[in-house]
Amino acid sequence: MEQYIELLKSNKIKVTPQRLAIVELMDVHGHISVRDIFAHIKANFPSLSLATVYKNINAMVESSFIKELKIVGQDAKYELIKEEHSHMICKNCGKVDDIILETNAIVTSASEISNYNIDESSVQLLGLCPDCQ
Amino acid sequence: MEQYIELLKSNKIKVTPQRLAIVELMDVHGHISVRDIFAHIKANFPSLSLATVYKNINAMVESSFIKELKIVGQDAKYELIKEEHSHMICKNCGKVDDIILETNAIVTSASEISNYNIDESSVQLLGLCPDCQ
DNA sequence: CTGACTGCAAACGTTTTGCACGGTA
DNA sequence: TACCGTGCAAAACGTTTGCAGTCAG
Repeated sequence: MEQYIELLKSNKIKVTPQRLAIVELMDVHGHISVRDIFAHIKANFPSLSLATVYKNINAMVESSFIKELKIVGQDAKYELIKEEHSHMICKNCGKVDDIILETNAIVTSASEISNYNIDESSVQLLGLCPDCQ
Repeated sequence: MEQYIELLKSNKIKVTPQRLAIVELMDVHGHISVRDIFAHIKANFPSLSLATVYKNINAMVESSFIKELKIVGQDAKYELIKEEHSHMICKNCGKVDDIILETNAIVTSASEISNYNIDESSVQLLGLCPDCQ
């Protein structure tokens, strides 16, 4: 709890119960959609408005401490920004898992081949998770 | 033209002027949004309906000969499926370019580390294109 | 105390749907 | 000719906005 308060404060965002609930849920779930954030929090906090969730998520993305994850065939999900990592996505159940991979080689290679100045990469690996195989 | 007719026929999709215009535009542009498809074709084909564009794109995705490309901060784009490739995206102007990269190493590595059965990867490299540097 | 945040309702833009007509095979 | 595709209008979504009341700092 204290950690979430600090996270918000260090990003100069006012601390409110709604915001704490959002970052806590994101931290626990790893990746979560707006729909799921709303459903989960609303259960224990009935006055919550969807508009508030949207406003806060947009503000947090703006402040660059959460980021949006777009996945083909799924709603956008949001996650707290921590160490850089890639995502594995199950084509059957939709589960998303983090994995830390060495992606420098790809970025370097792309920089050499093209004239782009690349400073960020997004790697998604699609397949079947252990449970769905 | 003949090639586009073949493409549709080989996917058991009836050939219509609207569909030919869509696949031709996609082939020429590489990656294009629904909005842009509609705008471009409508110019020479005023009776075209947006609903038709949506219905056809969905059918083509369903038939797996085009695919949806989701990019953070942009509308979804669609492209014909050809050889596997990665995408470089300009953070300034939004341009998307294809690049062929060796991604087997990453897939292999992820397969070894995790218990996922991975058969597809999506790599997006973000930065500045030559014109925007 | 003051400005920012919340919840509500309305507005908006995008995508989907149902239906009558028209075109492909 | 029979069926599928098209265009239109309406409906269904997801997301954003404006506003009045409330709360955090």
